[in-house]
Amino acid sequence: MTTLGSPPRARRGATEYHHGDLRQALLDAAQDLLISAGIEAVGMREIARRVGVSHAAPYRHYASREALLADLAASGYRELDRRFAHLPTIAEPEARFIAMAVIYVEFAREQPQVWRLMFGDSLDKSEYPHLLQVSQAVFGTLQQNLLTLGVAAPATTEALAAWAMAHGVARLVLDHRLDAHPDLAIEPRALVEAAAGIFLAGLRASG
Amino acid sequence: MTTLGSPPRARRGATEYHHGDLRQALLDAAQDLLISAGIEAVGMREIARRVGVSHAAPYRHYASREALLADLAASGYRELDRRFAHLPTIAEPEARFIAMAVIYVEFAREQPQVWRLMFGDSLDKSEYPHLLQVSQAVFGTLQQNLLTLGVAAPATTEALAAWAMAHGVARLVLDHRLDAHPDLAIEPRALVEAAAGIFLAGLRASG
DNA sequence: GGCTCAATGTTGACAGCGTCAACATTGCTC
DNA sequence: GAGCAATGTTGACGCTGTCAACATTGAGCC
Repeated sequence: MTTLGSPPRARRGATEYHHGDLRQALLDAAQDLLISAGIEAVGMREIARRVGVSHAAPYRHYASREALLADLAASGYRELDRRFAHLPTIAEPEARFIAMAVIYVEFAREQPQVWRLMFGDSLDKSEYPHLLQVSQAVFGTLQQNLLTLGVAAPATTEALAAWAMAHGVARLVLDHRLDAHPDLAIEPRALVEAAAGIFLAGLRASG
Repeated sequence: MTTLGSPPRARRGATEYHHGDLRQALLDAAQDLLISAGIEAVGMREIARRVGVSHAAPYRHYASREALLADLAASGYRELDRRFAHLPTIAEPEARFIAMAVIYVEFAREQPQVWRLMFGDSLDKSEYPHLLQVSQAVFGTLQQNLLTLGVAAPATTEALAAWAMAHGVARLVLDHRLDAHPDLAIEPRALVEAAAGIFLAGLRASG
């Protein structure tokens, strides 16, 4: 029976008993669950069930449910970073700034549950320093982008304000606050661009 | 023993068996718990325990834990409205706008857990229409405030952008993103004011 | 005043969860 | 091949939200 194939466990060193690469399998299952059913649905027992392993097996790889969620969030940050990667190819600074805001909000729209995990309060980020580190890398990219606009030197305040704006827009979109105003149908993308535009104009005027 | 006083139950119609005003007592206990220990700590059984009542008693007044949380959130919205109430006494439109943003963020700082409940994703707001209604009232105040600045007519986009900014600042503050930049110590209040200032300048320049 | 009924509170159960300890099985190293 | 560390399983504990069955009470009606 087990000599040929052994379908669900095709990794190196896989046995009936030992999975081979359980950690990654757990992470994959968790991500599926997160995307399809939300943060609350991501439970240790359910993940184990999906991978076809006993309910306590995940604890050999993750100390707690939160630790697993932290890993999921980290992979979300990496994905966001990836999307920012091509920004430098945009020559015009203002266009680049707006593009960054758009990417941020589009990411939130496409992966709402991942985004919620990354920036919501389901996760106590202070417990996972490497999360803070990755998120600060994202902020670094933003700040660097802002510097090319030629505004005031440290620009930390401005960068934070810019982040706040993009962040806020994403939240409004995810909370369906835009749907609540059918009088003037507002597309998320249009809102980001408008907000970023106002912000840029404000920077030039007051900076 | 029960003839005089009966300490914890001093409301109208209080008995050993019947509480008298359990609903309010539950709400009070829940609020205490929310403020002191966060959303996750607000549980039906724990609240019942604190009020000194059996674990299933709350279900006579709230259909579910979420329904109780929704009531808590609603009282948060009312409190925020209350803080906005004195805004009209500020004559200067721009000062009034900035004051509004400051109030918003200060509320988030003083009542972080309540704010998280109101604007986080612990609660599925679409299930509780009266919550959406109250939050739209808050937005209405913002929009009206913006109109006195004399910008473009519908102003819905601008109002949403303004909300996004204040909202985003509040989130950054609550997530301790400001603490992560000790190089330039940024006070939350200063950040709101700066952000609101940039926004206003942008409105004037581009509107 | 006593009867009835709805409102309110209690008890006990159920399934689910995260987590841990004790035990079983396997792969790696000397 | 023996021994050890890594990995997976089993079974338990206490906690949770929720429901059904039952007890107690207050209010309205005769």
